[in-house]
Amino acid sequence: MTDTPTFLNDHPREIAAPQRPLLKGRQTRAAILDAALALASHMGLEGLSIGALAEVTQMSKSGVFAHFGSREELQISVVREYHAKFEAEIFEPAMAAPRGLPRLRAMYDRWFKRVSVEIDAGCIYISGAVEFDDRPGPVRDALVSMVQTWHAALERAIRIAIDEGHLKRDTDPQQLLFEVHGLILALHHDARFLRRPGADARARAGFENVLAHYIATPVADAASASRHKRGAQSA
Amino acid sequence: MTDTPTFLNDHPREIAAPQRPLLKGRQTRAAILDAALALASHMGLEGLSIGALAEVTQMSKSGVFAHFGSREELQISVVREYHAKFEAEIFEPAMAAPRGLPRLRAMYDRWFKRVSVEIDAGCIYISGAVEFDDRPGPVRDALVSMVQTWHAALERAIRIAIDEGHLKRDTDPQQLLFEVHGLILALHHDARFLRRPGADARARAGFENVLAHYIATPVADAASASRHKRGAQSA
DNA sequence: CTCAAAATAGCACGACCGTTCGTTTTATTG
DNA sequence: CAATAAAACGAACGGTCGTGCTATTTTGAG
Repeated sequence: MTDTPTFLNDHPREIAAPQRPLLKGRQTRAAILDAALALASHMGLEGLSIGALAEVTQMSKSGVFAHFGSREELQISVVREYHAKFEAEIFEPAMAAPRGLPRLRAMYDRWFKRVSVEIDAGCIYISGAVEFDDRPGPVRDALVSMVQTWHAALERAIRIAIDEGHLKRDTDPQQLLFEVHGLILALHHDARFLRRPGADARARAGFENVLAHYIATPVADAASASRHKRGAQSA
Repeated sequence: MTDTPTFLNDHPREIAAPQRPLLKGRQTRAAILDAALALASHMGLEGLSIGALAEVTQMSKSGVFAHFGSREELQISVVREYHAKFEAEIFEPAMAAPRGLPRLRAMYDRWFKRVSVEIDAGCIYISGAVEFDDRPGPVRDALVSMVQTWHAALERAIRIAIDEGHLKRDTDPQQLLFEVHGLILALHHDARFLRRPGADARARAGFENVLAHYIATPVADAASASRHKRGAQSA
């Protein structure tokens, strides 16, 4: 399946460097997308309108429209753009952390910061999930696909942490993922909606509490780790 | 503050039984609100339109409109209606359970069922939180107030469980609440958006895992319980 | 049955929406 | 520079939205 450990089932990005025809269109398109991303973070993907986008970018409605061909295509492009940023700012740096628990921690940490620090820009994955949970179509499909990709990456990290002996051998990766994801959602809710202070501290503490349930005890840790070193995937 | 253990800082409901003038208006208004609730569960509060509502209820737009005076008032009424249902179907029955952990379990259980079983009707508290986290105004205020009321009820239940000796004495109620709320949000996300099977089982298991962190050990339980029985709020 | 009040319908308005089309400006190439 | 293609504009269309009026119907009390 995945020969390269790439994050995304890569959507067709421009092949490497778009050589010569770096027409000006590309860069205004990028500028529009930037503004669209900011706008969608506040108003949601459904609240994104071409007219408002034209105002922000100082362009005509039809000028903006021409770059995407339809509102739906614009929404999908925004989702893709968000995904690319998410990949570059959260997934890739976290992959630099050592395999196992440290990497999982790094992923959570960056994810957490993304949702909490950027108080003025809601996570499009989260808002999109609520907006499109009942709205079939290509936008929903794109959203689901990207969220699933991120979840798959997290699950992979969890499995590695189990293999490394950092987490109990009987850990259910999907269960752990579910609980951790819940913490992020609660953080988003409390910080952005309720504006309750201290939500980030609770999200941090919650992560440790969840982990405490799945983490291998020092003794068991050492045991399973040495077992692992000797190559003991045989129970 | 709260002399009666009422759930809500009760919004002005019709005083007891609306005696004689049970004009027909009230009941059509209720019918409209019913349809609006269903519609908002699918399209969100922002997706709720008077035109669509008129079609569903077989009325004219202006006929529907007249009952609320503005779209915003309609949205607020929907929020209130949802709250009333939430109160009657989740909070009140759960209050019948014995004080302490059983009652907390009952609250979570009914809450959980509300979000999971009704796969075809998203929770307005959750969707509303995302839709209005960046949109100041009376609708947001109403939503925040009702969610906070429910959270306060949960926190009260947690504190009682601590007092009863069911939970560790050093339990942070807000932290526990945060983690439990996260499970519900993750359930909503996985079941409704990702449509991933088994989400309800994970929400159940997650609750037990969270609780395991705060639950008093059998021995400490008995000790603190007896301490409590002898009237030991003094350390 | 009468009659006032309440409830609903009908119609039009201005605003914004996404989209189309023809034109004009701008950028890129030979 | 001229020629050509890309990009941006401007106006308009059909549609839906919330909302304000004025009629008309329905309701319930005397």
